[in-house]
Amino acid sequence: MVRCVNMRNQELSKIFFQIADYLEIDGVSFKPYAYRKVAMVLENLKDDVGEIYRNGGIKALCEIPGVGEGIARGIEEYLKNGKIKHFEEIKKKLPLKVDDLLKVESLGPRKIKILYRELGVKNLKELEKVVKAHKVAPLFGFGEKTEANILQGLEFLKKDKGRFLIQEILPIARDVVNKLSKLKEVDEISLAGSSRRRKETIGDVDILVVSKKPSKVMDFFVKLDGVEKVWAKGSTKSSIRMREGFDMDLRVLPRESYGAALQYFTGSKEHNIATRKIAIEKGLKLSEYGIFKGEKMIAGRKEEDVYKAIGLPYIEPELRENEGEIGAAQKGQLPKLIEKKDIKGDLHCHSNWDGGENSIEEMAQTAMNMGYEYIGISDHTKFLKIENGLDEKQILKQHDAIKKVNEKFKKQKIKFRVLHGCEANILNDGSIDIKDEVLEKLDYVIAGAHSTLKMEKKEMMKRIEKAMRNKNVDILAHPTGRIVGQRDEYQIDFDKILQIAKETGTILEINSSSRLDLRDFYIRRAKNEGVKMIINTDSHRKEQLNLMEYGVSQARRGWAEKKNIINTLPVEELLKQFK
DNA sequence: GCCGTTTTCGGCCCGACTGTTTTCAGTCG
Repeated sequence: MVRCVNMRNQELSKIFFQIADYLEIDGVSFKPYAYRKVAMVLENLKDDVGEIYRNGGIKALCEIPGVGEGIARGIEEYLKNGKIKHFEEIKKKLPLKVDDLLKVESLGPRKIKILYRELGVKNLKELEKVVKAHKVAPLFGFGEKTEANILQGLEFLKKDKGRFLIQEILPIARDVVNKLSKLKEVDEISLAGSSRRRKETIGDVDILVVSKKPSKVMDFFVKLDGVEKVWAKGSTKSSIRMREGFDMDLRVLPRESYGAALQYFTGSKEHNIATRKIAIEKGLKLSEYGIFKGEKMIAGRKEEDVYKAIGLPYIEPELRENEGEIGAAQKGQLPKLIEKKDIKGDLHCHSNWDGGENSIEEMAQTAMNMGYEYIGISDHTKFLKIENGLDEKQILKQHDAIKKVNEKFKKQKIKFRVLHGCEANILNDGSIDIKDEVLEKLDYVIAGAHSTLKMEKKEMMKRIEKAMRNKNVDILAHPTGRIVGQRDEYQIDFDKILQIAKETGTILEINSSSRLDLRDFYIRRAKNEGVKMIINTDSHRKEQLNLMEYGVSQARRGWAEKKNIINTLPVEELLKQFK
C-alpha cells in the first residue's frame, strides 16, 4: 500500500520490485527476496531517502531495514543520476515487460523465461500472438492445457478491473458464506484474507470451512450461482472466478487446525512472516495446520491459542499488517479498537432537500432503527448547484422543519434527536459559501472542498487552513479528497492539517463511502497527535447509513479507539465538541 | 543481497493444486 506521498521512495520501491522480478526470471535465487523486502520497506518509509542520504550518506541508508551496502549504493546512484546501472543492465539483458507478463495467471518467472528464450516473447501482444498460433503447447514444460490457460489469463487480464472496493465485495462474499453455512456438511465457516482484515480494496476473497465431508462442500462451491471459471478443485482447496471478475478461494480444514488456518489465511503476508519468525525463535513451527513442537501439535484449534503459543495476546484482524502490532502486543499495548456498537449517530447525511432520496424523517427513522441516538442532516450548500445546494434562506427554512421533527418525536416520547448541520463548500480563497450569521444558527458545520481540487500545495493549504480557522467550521469533510481507485488526494501537508486541527479543535472526518478518507495511516497519525475524528457515511439515501461499518473498519485499521471518535458520545457531550 | 541471543556463512515462510516431466517443477496465496 502506498503510505506516503513521497515520490522518490515510491519510485525506488518500484525499481526494486522490478529488479526482483527480473532476477527471478533470470533464475537468480534469494536476491529477489531481498529486493522485494527493501521495496516494501521503502514503500512504507515515512522519511525521504534523499533526505536520509543527505544527512548521513551511505551509512545512514544502511540503517534502513533491509538496506545493506549493495542496495545503499544503488540508492545513491539513483539519487545522483536518476538511474541504477545494475537495473539498466538487467533490462538490457532481458528486454521484457515483466510486470505485464507476470500479471497473466498461470504464468510465472520460469515460464516467462522459456517463452522469451524459445519464442522471443517480450510483451503481452507477442504472447497473445504465439499462443494463438499454438506455438506454446509443444514447448518443454508446457502443454495443451497450459496454452489454453495462458490464453484465458490474457482474456481475463483484458477485462480485469484490478482490485475491488470493500463496499462492493463484502456483501457478495457474505452471501456466499451464508449459502455455504447452510450446508449440513459445514461445521464452521469464516471469511479470511484481506476481506477479514477489512482492507479498503480486495483482490480476492478467502473462505475457510471446517468439514468432515469436504467433497460435498467443494461440489457446492464450484457450482455456485455466479461462478465463471473453476481454477482449481481439490479435496482441501478450490478456487473460482466470479462473474464480477474477482476470485474466491475455499479451504476446508479439520477442526483442530481451524484457528491456525484462520490465523494463516487472514494474513497479512507480512504479519504471518513475522509471527512465524517468532515461532521459529521459540523452537516452534507455525503452519496453517497448527503450532508444532517437533512432531507434536501444541495449538491450532482456536486463533487465540495460536497467538498464545507464541506469547502474544489475540490481535484483531484489522491490525495484522506488521505495522507495529506485534511489538505492541508483546508490550501489552494493543489498542482497544472502536466497535460498530460504539457509534451513537451519523452526522454527514443528506436529505431530499438537496436532491437526496429520502426525507429528513425517513433518514431519522432509519437511524433510529439502527439503534442510534441522533442523526445530523447536512445537506450541500449553494455553491454546489449540481447537487441542489441550499442557500441561506433554504437553510433557515430547513432549520424550522427539523425543529418540527424534533418536537414531533418529543410528543411521541421518542428519545431521538435530529441535529442540523450542513456540508458547506470551501471556496478557492478558503472562505465558506454560507454567511456566518446562518452558520451560527446550526448545531454544527461540516466544510469540504468540492471544486478546484488540483491546486498547488501551498495554495491548497492556505485555503484549507483558512476554512479550519473559521469559527463556525467544526468538521473537515473528507480531508484529503481521495476517492478509492478513482482520485488521488489533493496536494496537502497532512502534518500541518493535524497541527491546525489541534490548535482550532476542528474534527477530521472519516468518510465511509468509496472515499474512505481519512486513510488508515492518517487516522493513526491523527490519533497519535490527539486530534479528534468523526465517522460519517455521507449518505444520500437511507440504505447508505449502513456504510457506517466500513468507516468503523477504516478507523480500526487506523488503530482508533472509542475515545478518538466523537460520534461515540451521547448527544449533549457531542455538541460540546463543536466550536 | 541481507542478516545474526543458535550463525560473519548459510539460510531466506510453508504448503496445495495443476499439468506434465513418469517423480516433480511451477505457480499461487
